[in-house]
This record gives sequence, structure tokens and C-alpha cells, in this order.
Amino acid sequence: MSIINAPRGVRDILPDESWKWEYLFKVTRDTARDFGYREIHLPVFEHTELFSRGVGETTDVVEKEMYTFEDRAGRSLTLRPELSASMVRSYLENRMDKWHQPAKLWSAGPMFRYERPQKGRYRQFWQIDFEAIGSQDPYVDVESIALSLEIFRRLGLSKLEVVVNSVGCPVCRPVHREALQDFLRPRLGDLCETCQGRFDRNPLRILDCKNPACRDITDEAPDTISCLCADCSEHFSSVRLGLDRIGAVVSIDKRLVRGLDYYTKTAYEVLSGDLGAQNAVCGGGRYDNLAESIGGPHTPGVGFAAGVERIVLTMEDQGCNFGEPPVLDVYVVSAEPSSRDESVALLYEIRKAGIAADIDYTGRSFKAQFKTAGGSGASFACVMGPDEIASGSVTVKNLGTGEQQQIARAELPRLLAELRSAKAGNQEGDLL
RNA sequence: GUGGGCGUAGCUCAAUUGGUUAGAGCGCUGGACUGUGGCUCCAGAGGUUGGGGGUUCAAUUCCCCUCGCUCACCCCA
Repeated sequence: MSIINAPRGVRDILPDESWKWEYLFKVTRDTARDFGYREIHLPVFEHTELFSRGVGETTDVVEKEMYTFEDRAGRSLTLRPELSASMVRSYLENRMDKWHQPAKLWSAGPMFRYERPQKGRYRQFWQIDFEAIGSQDPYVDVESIALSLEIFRRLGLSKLEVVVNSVGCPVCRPVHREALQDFLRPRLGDLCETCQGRFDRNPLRILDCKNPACRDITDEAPDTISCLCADCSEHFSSVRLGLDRIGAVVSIDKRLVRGLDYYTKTAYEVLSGDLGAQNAVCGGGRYDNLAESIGGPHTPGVGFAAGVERIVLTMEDQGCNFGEPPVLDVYVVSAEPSSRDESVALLYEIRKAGIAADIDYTGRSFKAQFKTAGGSGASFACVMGPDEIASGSVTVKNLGTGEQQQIARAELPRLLAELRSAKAGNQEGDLL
């Protein structure tokens, strides 16, 4: 019988990597606070209709990527493929329209999409997600973009490309759709197969096809910006102006359309060159009709989601700093089996003082315990043996310098206090 | 769903036109040093060569199937 492996497309985040995630979440949390976003925890599964209606029936996500299952009562549920729909659902359900508007919320957690895995793409992947619901002010769009850029800046990422576009609204979209179809109709036969299929269902997506032939054809095609209604046009100028004012460097990409149906007006992406084909590390935009599509009143909103795995990959490629991995402060070494009970007592005394400490549980030799101590990254080894027990002392060795001294057990609290303050100040104390 | 590449020790990789006991480095364990880690030296453990079938006197090597990983298309985080 062979061992059971993890299912395809999922992976374990082992300790050597998880501390980097911790750093990313800390930066995220701090930045969220600085921008006035509050954290919300949302369920990992929802009613299937939330996504099919919210995200859009004809999107790839809904058509072929959802993890959908029936629960024991026959309800159709789906593991969330994204977070905006849940955010808006929670906004409506919890009457956040009665809060001060917009409600600014953020969340982090795993999303699920059934796709062939490849670099930077997994079936379970983490996103950090920020949404501002209840305002149509262009400055909220600006803030959303600025917030994502600030997180990346604080993480030390550079060489990121920010692309922005406006995809219009229900007023101007049909106008553009028709103009686009009129333009493409004579050359329909020259488009790639998938684009021919898109022509009736979702012609907008033909604009971001990567097929060279399609690109040639669409180079001169009418873009969304040229067809914007007065309202959307003004909104888009305000967003661009606002981005200018806060010094955000972005470029306009007329081909950017995004794959989810709910986007209106502003759409944007942040791209990384270090990710291979999956180059989007962050995507977002405005979705003024999402609330209505899931049964609520008209409620404007804007937000973005960023992929945690992709951010970490990019940070690693760019040699970014992740802070310090967690290490032990003290490793307790028992000189002889007879002194083990006293060693364990010492271990808990140290831990109680808030110092990270560990001990050997495999019955290794004195020498081998020291080897473990050295490899553990601990700053100090505390030795407890017959001599120490007899004299009521403990031997403390600085594993960095090799110096050691035997101190009275009564002095240990003072030493631990020093250790703790050195830890808090994150600097070398005068220890030994 | 469709293509390409790759599966040998915990990790990174060797192994002649197919050739007999599948090796090395790192890591791990023990020892040299019986109360002291890192450096050095010595020793040891650890492999159904992803799995199954076929060709052959002989398969890690060639063929087929299958599973897995990976990259790309598609789409996106």
C-alpha cells in the first residue's frame, strides 16, 4: 500500500516558507490599518448561485473552474473561487449600508479553482483581498490602487507594472460591444477559434487575446475608452487625475478587460515579470452592479485581490527581505539522564519567563544535544547536570561566542529578563 | 481539456553503444573528544531506480501503458 499524497494542485507550506507568509501578512495587516480597512473573516464555501450570478454565468471561473458539491441536505455549495462576491454578500446580509460609507474591509484566505496547475497557479491558492463598498467616488478607486501599490512597496517589490483601463457600465458597454462587433464582423473568419466563439458571447474578451493574428486585427478595433458614456468617461478621467496627484505611476492598457463579468468602470492589474506566464500578482476594479446581480440594491464598490503565492515567488526572485525567521532563544542540555528531571524543570522556568526554549526528547548523548543546540539557532545553551544540581546553579553558554559561565540558579530570572529585553529591543544585550 | 519536458537515497545529481554489488556531495546517526556545538577525520543507516507490462542472456538505460511532477496554451491571483 502506498502512502496518500496531497491532491493535485495543492501544496504544503512548510516551516521554511511559512515564516515568509507571516511577514507578508504582517505587512498587509499594518497597511490595511493605515488605510482604514478592517479585517473580516468569511466562509470558505457559499451557495453556488452567489458565484454563478455574481461572477457571471459565462465566465471561465463559473463555467469550468468551480469546486461545486452537494451537502447532505442537497444544497449546491461551492468552494469560493474569489472573494468579492462573498464580501458584497456579507455587506448586504449584515446591513453594512447602515455603517459609515464606504465599508472598507479586507480579508485573507484560500481560494479554489479547478485548473491545470503550473508556476504560480494552484487549485488552492491564497489571496489578500480589499474591498470598499458603498461609494462611487473616483478617489476610492484611487485609494484601492494606491493601497495595493503601498503593500508591494512595503514588501520591497520593484519592477512591477501597473495597468489601468475603464470597461464602462451597462449604458456604454452595449455601445462598445456593437461597435466592436461591427468592426470585427468582416474579418470574423481571421480570428482564432476561441475568439470566434467569443464574438457573440463576450466580444470584449477578444481584445485581450494573445494570439498574434487576433492582436493584429484588434489593434485598430474600437476600445472601451472611446465608447464610454459621459458618466464613465468623467469617472475615468478623475481616477487618472487622482492617480497623478498621489504620484502613482500607471499605464493605460486599452486591452485590459478582466475575466469576471461584474467589473464596471475602473479595471486594473499589477504585473510581475518574474512569474512566467502567470504574471498577474494583483487584479481589481470597480463592480457597481455586483450587489444587484446577487439580489441586493444598487451598491457601488471597488476592490482588489492579490495572490499570496505569487507575491512570495516574486519577492524571492527579487531577493526581498522577509524579516527574521523565528528561532529558539535557549536550548536546554541535560548532562546526564539523572539530571533530566531538573533539566525539564529548568526548561519550563525559562519558558514561563517568555523565552523560547526547547530540549531533546530522543535520549541523545550530551555531545549530541549540544550539536542540536548549535543547529537550532538558539543563542544560548543552558546546561543542567549533577554539578549544577549540587551547587544550585546553571551553566549558560553563549552559542555565538562560545563563552560560558556557571551562575547561581537565583540569578537566572535576572538573566532571563535581560534576554527578554534584548529580544524586545531586537539588539544584542550585554549578555555574557 | 490540449501539448512539451522530467521521474535514481531526505535534498541536488552521477552511472560508458543496455553489462553483472546503482555511486558522490550535502543532510542524518554514531564515534575520534566518556560534561560542550560549529572545523577536521572515521564509520554507519538510508534505494522495490514512480508503478505495471514488454523486448533481451542481461534494463536505471530501449518500447508501451499508467501515475505523478513541471512548463506552456486557455484563463487568471
